[in-house]
Amino acid sequence: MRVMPILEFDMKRTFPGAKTMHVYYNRNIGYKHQRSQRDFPFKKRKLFKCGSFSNSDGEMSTDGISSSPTNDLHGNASGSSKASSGGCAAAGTSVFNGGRAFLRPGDSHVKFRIKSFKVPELFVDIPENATIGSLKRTVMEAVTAILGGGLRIGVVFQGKKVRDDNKTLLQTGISHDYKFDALGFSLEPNPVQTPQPLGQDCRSCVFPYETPQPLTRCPSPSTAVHTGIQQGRSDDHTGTSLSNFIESDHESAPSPHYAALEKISANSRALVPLTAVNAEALSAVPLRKPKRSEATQRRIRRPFSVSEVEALVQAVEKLGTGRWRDVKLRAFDNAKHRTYVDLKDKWKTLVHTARISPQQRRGEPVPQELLDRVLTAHAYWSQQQAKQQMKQPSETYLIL
DNA sequence: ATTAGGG
DNA sequence: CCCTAAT
Repeated sequence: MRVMPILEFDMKRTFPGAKTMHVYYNRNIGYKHQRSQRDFPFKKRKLFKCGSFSNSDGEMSTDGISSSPTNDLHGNASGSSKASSGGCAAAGTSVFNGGRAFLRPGDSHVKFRIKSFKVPELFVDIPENATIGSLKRTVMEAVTAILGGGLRIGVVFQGKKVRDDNKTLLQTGISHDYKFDALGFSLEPNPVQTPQPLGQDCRSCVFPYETPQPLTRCPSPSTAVHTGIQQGRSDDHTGTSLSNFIESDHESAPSPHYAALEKISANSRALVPLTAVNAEALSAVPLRKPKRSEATQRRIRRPFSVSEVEALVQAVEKLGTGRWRDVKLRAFDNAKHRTYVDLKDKWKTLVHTARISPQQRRGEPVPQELLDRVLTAHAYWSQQQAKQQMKQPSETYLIL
């Protein structure tokens, strides 16, 4: 059997309370440019691109499966059983450590011995004076950033991902005599990008890591706690408002093509993604004024969920369209990735969405009821704002 | 740091 | 989402 290098992958403390980190999987390459991620109302962080995957689906695949034509190792079904514990293995252990794959004459079993998982390219930019320990942490965090949101195992056979979990190995073609080269396992970031309306940090939420399809919403309504607080009604636009309604930013992201991490050492210098460096190096004449020569990564796209829209509408109905800071605090205080600018922008698009025909709308359909409230609130606050404009000129003249 | 709008 | 001028 082939001897493949074993990837030492410490998943032990990977998930639990991972340091605040941001991963930016770049799926929307269609955007004009990238920009650094900012936790606006909070602190800005310098980030650097640190990873890309060879797979367009943004996942890592194994590359060290070995098989054996021999008939030994029978009865030892350590393969899959060990696998499950592999994810929690201690540092320095390979994810899987099963037995060799082989055919058992009598019962047609297929054994796997996954010796390694291929890791995606991880570009790490770290100052020379950084310590090895820092380097280690950086790499660790890079990996954490990618899989920190939980991971799943994907099966790739003959170059194609095998989606159907109910299909048998035989049906799939993974029988006793398949070419092991055609089989691969992949570590896939858990697709939990649509947080539920919880007030607490999602890292504390219990997400079903075995979520089958990305389409699956975060179930577990039992844990959902909507804290409703009564607010004094100032106008006809009111009702109760939810405090800490939206979830906080959790590190997982949709498309694991790039992972941006905040640098660790305080003495780190300018962070420049290798891609940018290379691009400029190959360029005969360095770009004049790169609009973004820095290692700025455009924030990943995070479509607002219906519950988020609900919270936004709720807040705007009460606070109006000119106090995004407050809207943020009221309904998105825990959603670190939603800045007040984002909320303002979202409201803008909501108003637009509400005006166009349902057929022209895209993305997850927003309940018409909400869109109606958007228009109503927009109309109300628009004239409300107009009234305020009528009384301001006085002060303007004082200045003149 | 926020607001407000255009890109 | 990003970029910015103006507060």
